Amino acid sequence: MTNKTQRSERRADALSKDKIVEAAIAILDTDGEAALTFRALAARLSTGSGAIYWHVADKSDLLMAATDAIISRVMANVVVADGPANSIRAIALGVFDAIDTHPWVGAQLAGEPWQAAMGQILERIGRQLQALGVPQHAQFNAASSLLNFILGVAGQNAAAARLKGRVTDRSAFLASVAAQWTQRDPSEYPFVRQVAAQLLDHDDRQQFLAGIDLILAGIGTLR
Amino acid sequence: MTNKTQRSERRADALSKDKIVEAAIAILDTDGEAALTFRALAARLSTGSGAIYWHVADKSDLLMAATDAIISRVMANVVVADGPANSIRAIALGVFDAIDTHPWVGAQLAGEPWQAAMGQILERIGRQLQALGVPQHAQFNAASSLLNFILGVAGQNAAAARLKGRVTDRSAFLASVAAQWTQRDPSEYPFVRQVAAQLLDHDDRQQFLAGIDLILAGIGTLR
DNA sequence: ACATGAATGGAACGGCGTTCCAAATACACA
DNA sequence: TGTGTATTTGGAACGCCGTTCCATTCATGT
Repeated sequence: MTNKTQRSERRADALSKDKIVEAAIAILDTDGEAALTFRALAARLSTGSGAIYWHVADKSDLLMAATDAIISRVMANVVVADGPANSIRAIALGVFDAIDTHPWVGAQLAGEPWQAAMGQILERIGRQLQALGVPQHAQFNAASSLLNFILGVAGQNAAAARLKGRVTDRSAFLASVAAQWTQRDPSEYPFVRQVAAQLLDHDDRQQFLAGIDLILAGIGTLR
Repeated sequence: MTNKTQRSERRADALSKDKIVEAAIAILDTDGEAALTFRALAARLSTGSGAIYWHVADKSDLLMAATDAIISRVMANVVVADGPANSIRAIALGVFDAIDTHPWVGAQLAGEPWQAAMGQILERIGRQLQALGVPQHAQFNAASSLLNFILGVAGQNAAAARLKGRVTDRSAFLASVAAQWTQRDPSEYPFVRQVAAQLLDHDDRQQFLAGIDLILAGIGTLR
């Protein structure tokens, strides 16, 4: 009996959704979000765009599959131990580091709803919240708060990465940002000016973790 | 003395960045993000695309100006009173409602870094954190946590709005989302399945406020 | 051997953001 | 008031995109 799963290969390098997704990830990682076009993909796979569409519904489908693949790997490697709170920190940092390595993942997570990748993150976070003893009625809210914070950071990091390369002098760039923010009237932006001074030597990853801790502290008050 | 600001009008309906932004907002609100093209904009303004580029650097510049205009109006109307915590709730809800009314603002906030609109939100939140007595060294982290949470929700709401219209039956859609999330193996997604049941009759706005309260509670532990 | 349907690859389509440029208009000054 | 210069306009043109279409190739069951 020959079922569909064990069909012999059409060619040695036959096309498949997995191969296409793998190639897409390579392009995205190497040359950035804008470089992923069906033409570039077809060239890399030595085929035509029509053949790709046989395996993939459209570009959004492709990007969601690529994002899901990355998040799956991250979730498989995250070590959950040392108590639920630290497990949540580990999960969140896993996502953060993945976004740092693959900025396009951040853009995709932040801009596409109800993705498979989101389901994975939500599940992992939710289980740790249960282990943390969060009352059932508050679990959904707590999980979605953590998730939305992560998605917010994801979008900003992806956007910031899009700017890198175009910007050579970091401090000059940050100064121009501050200038733009206080453009209307510097005296109207005391807090932004205070923060702008800290912007130069702040660590995105550490600030991300501080945010997670803040939400965890809030969750701690629920009991 | 004739300076640049008081030049006589070229025509009664002369082009200006403000007029262009206003027209862009009208298109975005009426027909959605995808409908904003320079051709559509030129048609609405009875001009050519080249003329628009005289006043606006590119599409990103236009979208940032439109977003800034909406956020400025929101911030002008937000009533700050009843204590710093409630003021933060009011600011956050103001942004949430703006995103609900103009989903494209959500996409723009979530996907573009260092926008003028972000500076405005950050300033307003930061001042209330100072009023709340948050230690100075923690103010930046607290403000960025609130902001990133808001941006995360913004991105998801914008993405969800993009799906509306295409989706007629809400409950059938949510069921298919849950099915997709648990696709790998339903038994591996106990939390997601539990949450999926609550998805049908949950209120996005209320959940957003719960998230803000959670972070505020966490900030409360800093003192 | 042959019919069938899966899979391929490349041409073609319509639309996008952006650039270019000749024409039209407003302004400074003689 | 007339004229030269700078600003502003509007539409054609460019290159690239996602997607569709379709003739062709190939593995397979009968």
